[in-house]
Amino acid sequence: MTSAESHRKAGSAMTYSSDFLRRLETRGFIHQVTDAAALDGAASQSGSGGAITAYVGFDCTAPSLHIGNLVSIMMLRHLQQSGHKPIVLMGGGTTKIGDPSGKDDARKLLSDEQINANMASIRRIFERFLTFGDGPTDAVMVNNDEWLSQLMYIPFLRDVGRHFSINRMLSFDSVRLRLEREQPLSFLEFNYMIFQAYDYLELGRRFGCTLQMGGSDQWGNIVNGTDLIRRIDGKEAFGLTTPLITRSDGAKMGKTAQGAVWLHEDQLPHFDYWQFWRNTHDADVGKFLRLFTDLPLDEIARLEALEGAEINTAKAVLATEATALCRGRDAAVAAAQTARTTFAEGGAGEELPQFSVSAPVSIVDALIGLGFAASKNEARKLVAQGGARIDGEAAGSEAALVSPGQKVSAGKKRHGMIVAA
RNA sequence: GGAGGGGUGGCCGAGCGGUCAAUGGCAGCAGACUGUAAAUCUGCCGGGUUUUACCCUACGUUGGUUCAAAUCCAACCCCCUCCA
Repeated sequence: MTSAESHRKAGSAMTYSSDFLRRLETRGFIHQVTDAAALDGAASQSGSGGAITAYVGFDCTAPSLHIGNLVSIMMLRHLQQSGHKPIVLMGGGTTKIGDPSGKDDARKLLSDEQINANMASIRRIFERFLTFGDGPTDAVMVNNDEWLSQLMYIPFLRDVGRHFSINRMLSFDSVRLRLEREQPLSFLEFNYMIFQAYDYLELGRRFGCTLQMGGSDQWGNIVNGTDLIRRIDGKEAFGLTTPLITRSDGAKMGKTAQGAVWLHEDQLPHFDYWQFWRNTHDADVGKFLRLFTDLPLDEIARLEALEGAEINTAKAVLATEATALCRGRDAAVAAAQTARTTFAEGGAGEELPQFSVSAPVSIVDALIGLGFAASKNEARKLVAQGGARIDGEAAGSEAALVSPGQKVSAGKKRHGMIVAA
């Protein structure tokens, strides 16, 4: 019996010879690896025939991914840049079933059209980070609905189910923690690890995929896949997980007041995306530069060493580089320029949100129009507390009027322009 | 099926007939200090308006008692614990 523990290897304890693993290691991507030495050996034989194929699975319940997915995406990017082949697996099959792991609200089932639309939308994000195509190291995107929806219950149980022991399934964190806390766990959820293991087996057969990567919470599922492949096909497959990326203050990264930090520009403007990175805590700058940019390590070391107000330079670089990867260089440069004129010079950059009016409106309406306040009450409070500014001056009264051409600010970070309709 | 406990604002969690839009903590927003950082201090933190005030909506759901209910009663729904 292979327990999860026996696979664990302290990644930092070994020096990798493959470009791929060395990259991941030095940039802080590796948490756990199954049989690190063997994987390193396989990854070392890059070039035609020797390249490895690896995959990461993504949910497709929404038309966009968020910052929380970015670590995995960057891993696929490094994989490809190291001469290997990335597979992006969309969870179309599992989305169809409806993942019950969320809380009590029964998750609404998505139609095939919605799932396909989400996949198409998500694909555009990946195209920024990966090169898709038919070549040996080109990325491919597949949907696990292709095989999961074709499964026959009895044959599946006989072929795959027999390799899973309940005893062992119960020992996995995902299950054990639920049971210990006496939280309900449906049979459907209980089956999840089997489906995911089967995904891996299927990708191994179809694409010769021998590595699955994912977040640290995926360790159990990944190991199940490697075991299943060994048992059924008698082949060796690997797993690699990333650490949970937290901010220095312990908070899970990626949440803002408005919600998730989306990668797709339809859900979060370029400027706001740039600002998210610009507002990184001092203590996280180096870590984020390594994880979320392509900058060389010596350059990062130099930036990370900056202290006091100087580190703001590093934050601007982080913001621009991270934005360039996800949104394109032009968008990143424009956002950086807007930030400079807005914050450093007190002016108004072109990327700021705009609110069109045909006649002067009250500061309260302007704040709501720009999305800085959710209600008139909130806008009034902003004015009363001195957080609302017109062209940099406190609004003073909620009756104050603003006209096209003026800049309206809420607090120190949110700025917008009033424009003529 | 039986016995008991519980469902309160984004989350946690008090309140248990009027003084409750509801203590406190977390999260969030704003101000001060700064570096568009952290920490700290201060204020705000359901919605609306003609804003020292008033109105509306809210304490699982639906009814009821009462001048007055988050608070009492009834039924129902859901969750938890123990017993079968």
